Amino acid sequence: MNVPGQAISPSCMDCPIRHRAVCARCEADELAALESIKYYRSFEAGQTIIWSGDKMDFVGSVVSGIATLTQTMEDGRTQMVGLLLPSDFVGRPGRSGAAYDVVATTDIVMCCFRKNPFEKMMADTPHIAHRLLEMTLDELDAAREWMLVLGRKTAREKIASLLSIVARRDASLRPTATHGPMVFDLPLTREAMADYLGLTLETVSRKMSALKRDGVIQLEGKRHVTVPDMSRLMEEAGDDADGGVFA
Amino acid sequence: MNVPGQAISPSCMDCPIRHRAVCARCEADELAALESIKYYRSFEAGQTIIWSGDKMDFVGSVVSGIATLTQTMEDGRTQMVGLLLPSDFVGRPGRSGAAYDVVATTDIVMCCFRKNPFEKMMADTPHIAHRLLEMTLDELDAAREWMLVLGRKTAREKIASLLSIVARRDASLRPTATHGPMVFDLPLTREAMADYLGLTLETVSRKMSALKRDGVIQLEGKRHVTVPDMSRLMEEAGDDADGGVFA
DNA sequence: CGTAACCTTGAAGCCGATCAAACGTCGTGG
DNA sequence: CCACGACGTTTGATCGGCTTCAAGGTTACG
Repeated sequence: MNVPGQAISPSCMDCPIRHRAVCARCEADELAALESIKYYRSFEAGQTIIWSGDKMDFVGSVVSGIATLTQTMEDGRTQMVGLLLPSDFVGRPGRSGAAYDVVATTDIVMCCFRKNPFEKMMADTPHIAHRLLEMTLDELDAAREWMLVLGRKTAREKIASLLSIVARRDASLRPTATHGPMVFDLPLTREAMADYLGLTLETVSRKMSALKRDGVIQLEGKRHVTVPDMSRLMEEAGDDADGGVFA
Repeated sequence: MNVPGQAISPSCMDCPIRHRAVCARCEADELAALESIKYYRSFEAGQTIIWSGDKMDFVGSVVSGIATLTQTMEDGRTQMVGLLLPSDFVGRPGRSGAAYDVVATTDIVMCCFRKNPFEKMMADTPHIAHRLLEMTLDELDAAREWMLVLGRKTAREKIASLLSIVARRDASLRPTATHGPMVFDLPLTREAMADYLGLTLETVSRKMSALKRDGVIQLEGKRHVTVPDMSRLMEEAGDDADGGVFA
């Protein structure tokens, strides 16, 4: 029974996000239980995965690809409030309605669980609940860092902040040396960048050009970015160049 | 042994935040265990409770009073990233360093737990972990709503958004009829409002005057606010006047 | 009464938004 | 093959909202 848009489930043990997703802390038997209630869904770039206000009957993890979380005002102004990368969790246990639009920006594969069985399992499986708490606290920190970007940074600093976040997260996914020039692909259009940064797409374009002109970044095509000096980029972002102090 | 700045612990059963704080789901025996590791601390208005980067040896709940969570850039720009009201939780289990400054804006009483015993208890007490997850998810939603305010709203809309949030939260604390004019005290200076909204204090002042001139709010002194028509205020905030759709 | 903290108001300037036009790339169909 | 249009992007010109700088007002408290 292979419905279009769904795929046969590979084993959790081979899952690329096994050690980072909501199931990261699970033992073999717990994984087996999860495996029995999971299913995969694929979405194409541009597809809306969840509409704000709709009833949500599943929760799940991004396996591969990228999605965005956005809010829209009645007059059409939109603000991105989250960027969903592989291993990130979608949906809120305990609430039936979706609060935001979730849109695939690339082709994407999600590992889904029907909401009720998942909630039941969460109640019995502290490993899942704890991991979800940990991930939610991380997301809260990320959201708060973003509030500083939105509220207090200039357009140039906003762009530099976005680039440095994407660069760092990209580096954390692939096993690369941490210094030397960083190279990555921007997964976002200029418009999506603008929605993330609280700017217009024209301003994003102008500031990207300015950063290129000033040698902070190099561009190949519209999306392929090279950062010759990461600490320079972090300075431009208004962050301490020596990384935040966390423990 | 009554150290200045600490008070004798009243019973959890009489606690004003008993049903909303991190302990809300606890049974009598769990409360008793919590009671044995808790202690109260008081802070005066203006005092910094926790410095960003410092080691945090406790977590806790706001019992009464108001505090703010702020981030500061090297050049002094600051952004408030959270407003802590009675029952709100401070501190992150699993992390030793504080990520933000926590400052008392009014005199405040906190119910504190030393971090290690609390973490141990959390591991054994699903009621606590679940409630904390629930509260963290709520905070994440609030942070994301605030990202829309910071990124896409005009100064006037920002002020109206802040006023409507304070008004609604105030209403939820006292058992008042939900319509008719709303009256409340702003717990924030113009500067604190500016830090919350990503504005300057001058702009806050001007827009407050404008909302008053236009009859959206009435002011008695600088802090005492009357909202004759709540739905009018919500329109000014750019929100749907009929309340968000949640379930 | 005097001072300090907080707030209001005014004038000028700048940053980012808005409006507008043109460019490059890609896929489609004549 | 090339014309065409759709889409994403770049760049220019102008406008306006918010910040900045500055001065004066209000309130509380010694």
